[in-house]
Amino acid sequence: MGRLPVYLRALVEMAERGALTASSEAVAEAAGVNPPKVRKDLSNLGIAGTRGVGYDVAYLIHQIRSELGLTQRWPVLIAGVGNLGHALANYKGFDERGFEVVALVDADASLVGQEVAGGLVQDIANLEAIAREKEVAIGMICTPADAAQGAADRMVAAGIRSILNFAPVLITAPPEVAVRQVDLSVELQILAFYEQRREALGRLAHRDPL
Amino acid sequence: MGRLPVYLRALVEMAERGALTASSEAVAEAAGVNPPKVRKDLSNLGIAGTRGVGYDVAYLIHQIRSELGLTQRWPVLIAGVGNLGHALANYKGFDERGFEVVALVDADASLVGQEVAGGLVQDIANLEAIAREKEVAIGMICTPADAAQGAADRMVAAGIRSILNFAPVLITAPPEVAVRQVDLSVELQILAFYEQRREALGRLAHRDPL
DNA sequence: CAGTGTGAACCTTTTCACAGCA
DNA sequence: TGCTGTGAAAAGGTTCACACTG
Repeated sequence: MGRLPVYLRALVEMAERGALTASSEAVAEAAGVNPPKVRKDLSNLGIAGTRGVGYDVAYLIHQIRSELGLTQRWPVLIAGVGNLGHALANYKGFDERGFEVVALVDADASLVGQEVAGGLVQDIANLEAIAREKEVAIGMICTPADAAQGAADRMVAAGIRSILNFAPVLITAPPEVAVRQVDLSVELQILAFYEQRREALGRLAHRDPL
Repeated sequence: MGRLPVYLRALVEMAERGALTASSEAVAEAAGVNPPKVRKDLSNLGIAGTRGVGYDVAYLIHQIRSELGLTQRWPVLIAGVGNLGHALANYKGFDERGFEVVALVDADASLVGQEVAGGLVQDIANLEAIAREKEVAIGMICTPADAAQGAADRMVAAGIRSILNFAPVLITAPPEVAVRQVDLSVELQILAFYEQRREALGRLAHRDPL
C-alpha cells in the first residue's frame, strides 16, 4: 500500500511534537486523505486503535515500520552518477529512512575513481561483483535512457530484486523483480495537461458566460 | 490521464525508428500496458485508428501532444537549488519535452547570484515578481521540507497554478492549484515493502514446503 | 461521548469478448 | 483477415453510515 510511507512520515512528525496518541482524523489530515481510509488501511494491516481515544503513535510507527521492512537497513546501489545520480547519492533523506548508498557505478571512464558523496565511483562492468559483495537489495538507475536496460540487466544478474528506475524508458525485468518507474518529465506533462484543460475550460467559459 | 505521457514517449520512439503506423498491441507493449487499455484510452480521447491497420503514428503524436498541452512551451521555475534542484535545472529531458527552466530561486544568500545551468540564482523573496515577469506556469519545489510550504505559498501568490513538489512533506494549496507530490524515499520504501513481503513469504515457504 | 471497526453501497477503472470495418 | 471500437461484466478501491466500545 503506497499510503503507508506517507502515514509513517506524518506519524513521525507527530511523535517529534510529543504526541502520544493520534486519531484517524489527525493522521488523515497530515497525510492528505480522509479518516475512513486511514482506519480501513490500518484495519487491513491488523493494527487496532482504542475506541474513543485513537491510535498509539509509538506503536503505530513501529507496526508500519515493520510492515514496510524498515526495521532493517537496506543497502542501495546507484547506477549512473550524472546530475541526478549525484543528487541522490547526496540525499540525506535516504539515510534517515534506513537506506544506505553502498555503491556508485557508471560507464563513463572519466567518472570512475572519482569520489562522490563519500564513496568511490566504480566501473559499471563490475556491478554484479560489487552488488553481491555489498549484498545490495535495491538498485537505482540514473543513467541516460539508452543505458537503462543494460544497467537493469546487470542488476538482475546480480540478484537485485528491487529496481527504482529514473531513466525515461520502460525497462523490462523478470516478474520476480519489482520495478518502479519515476519519470520526472512525465510528472511535468501531467501538470501541463491540467494547465491545458484549465485554459480550454477558461476559453469555453469566456465564450459562454454563466 | 497519467498514461498519456508514456504512450507519447513510446510513439515518439517508434516514429524515430521510422514507423508510420502502430497497432494498439505495439503501443501497449512499448508502454507496458495491455492493448484494450490503449484502445479505450484513445477512444475516450476521441482519437480513431484504422481497423485492420492501426493508428497513424504522426497523427497520434500530434493529438496526444495537443491533449497534454505540449504544443506550447511551458516556463518553469525551480525553488531550491540544492542537490536536486541543481540536477533538475541541468536535466535535458525537460527542455526536449517543452519545459523551459526560466528561473531559479533559493533562500540561501550564498547561492544567490551564482550561475547554475546557464541561469542566475535569485532570491526567493523575489519569487512573485520573477514568476509574474517570466509568466511562469509551473513551479518545482526542491527545498528542504521545512521551506516547502513557504515556497508553495509564494508560488500561489504569484499566480502559479501547477506545482511539482519534491520535498518530503505534504503541502497545501487552494483547490484551483494542481499539486503533484514526488517523494523519492517513498518510492524506496514501497520497494522495501515488497522486499520485506518476499522475505516473509520465503520464510513461510521454507517452513512449510509445498 | 469520542473515535474506532466494518459491512454495504458506490464509483471508477480494468478486462473481456465480439461485432464491425478497411 | 487483422485490428479497431465498444458495450457489458468483473474487479478493485473508496466512501458512507452506524453499531460498538473504552
